Amino acid sequence: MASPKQKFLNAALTLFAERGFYGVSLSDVATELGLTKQSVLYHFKTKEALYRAVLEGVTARLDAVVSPARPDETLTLPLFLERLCVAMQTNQQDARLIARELLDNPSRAATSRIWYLREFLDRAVALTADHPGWSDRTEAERTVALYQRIGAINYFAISGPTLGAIWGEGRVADMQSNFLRMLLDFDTTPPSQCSLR
Amino acid sequence: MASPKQKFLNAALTLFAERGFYGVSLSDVATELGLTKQSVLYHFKTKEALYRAVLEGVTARLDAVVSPARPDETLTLPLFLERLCVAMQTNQQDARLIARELLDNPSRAATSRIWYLREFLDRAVALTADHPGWSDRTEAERTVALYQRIGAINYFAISGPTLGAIWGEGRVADMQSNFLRMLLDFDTTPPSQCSLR
DNA sequence: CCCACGACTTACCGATTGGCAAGCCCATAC
DNA sequence: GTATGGGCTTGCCAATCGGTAAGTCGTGGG
Repeated sequence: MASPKQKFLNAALTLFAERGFYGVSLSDVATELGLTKQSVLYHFKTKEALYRAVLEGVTARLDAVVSPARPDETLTLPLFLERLCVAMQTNQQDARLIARELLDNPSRAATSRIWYLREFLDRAVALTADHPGWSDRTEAERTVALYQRIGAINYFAISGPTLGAIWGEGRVADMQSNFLRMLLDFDTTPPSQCSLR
Repeated sequence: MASPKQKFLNAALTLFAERGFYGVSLSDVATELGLTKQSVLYHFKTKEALYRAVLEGVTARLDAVVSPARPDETLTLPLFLERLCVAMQTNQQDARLIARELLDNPSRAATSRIWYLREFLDRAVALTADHPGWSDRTEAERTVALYQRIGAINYFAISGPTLGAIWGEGRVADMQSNFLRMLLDFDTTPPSQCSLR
């Protein structure tokens, strides 16, 4: 089913998400498939090229989150947040790789053409302007309010395994469903007046 | 002023936070100080030992956040969140290293003796029980509500540089102050009823 | 004067890294 | 049959990795 090249991409995604770019060697990727290091270099000219190709896959899935499923569908802020939350939970490898990219290459993550983070955030910010109850806020306030939600979503995916080790997998699963419900609910409340207590 | 050993710890913290454990070589640390690789191994037996020593420094600073400044001081949830937010903003290297540790070694981050994340979280969860308006919630709900705040704080520190590259440093500085005010304000509101819209 | 010691360097080691060159195997096309 | 080409391997390379062993240099104490 999966093309030979895709097999390498899948294995590389798992490894890069777990150990990061420098923590993974070409042999690691090949060994995962029972092959030798050079089989990787046959499909991808360099290690960098492999990593970029993995990133493109993540970007494509991220794009699907912000793009309307059907042409007549209007994407709202709650819908966007719900989709993002589900996407990051079902595909935690993506979330972890995004976090790593933000840590390893902040400037590249911001500007790279294959990594449309800027466009992604711009579209999300634009959604906040149309959200009832938020429209009377400044763009800075709406942006921060949005970012609190996105940050909470992603960070939860990042630290999920650690929380599992602390509290047990069962409790983390409970927390995750609770988390989704509370996030969607607290999304509908407008950003607060910003009074310092 | 700084002891020879401390110089290495400072340089290593900066590098590990920027590029991660595997992205930093012993030569990198030494070169940062204009010395040779073996000078690092003189002070720290192995690379692992150096990394652990750096982690201990982070842990000590994190401990200061949750420990009362004066013996008669009572730590409340808003106070805790404010301190954490300030600590993660003033010492972003710590925040980045914590995020990396969560990604690289989830189980170690949860259980390691030098890395009191479990105790840290337990103490924070305990604070939520005493917070007015939150006490009638279940522990799971309070934990999730707490985690939304902590996650937003940390993720903001993680992606700060990227946001700086996208929006400019000035706007990010504005966002950070906005962020702190909004976080503290929305902290005083109780976790919501968890209705799915 | 010499000894001791902390701080650091030079020399070296085996293992591993990313990457190049060439060849092998096997299915399909002609 | 033979040719083609995709997928993969063996063999090799310089560079770098973390780490060991031995030596150097300066400083302060007796």
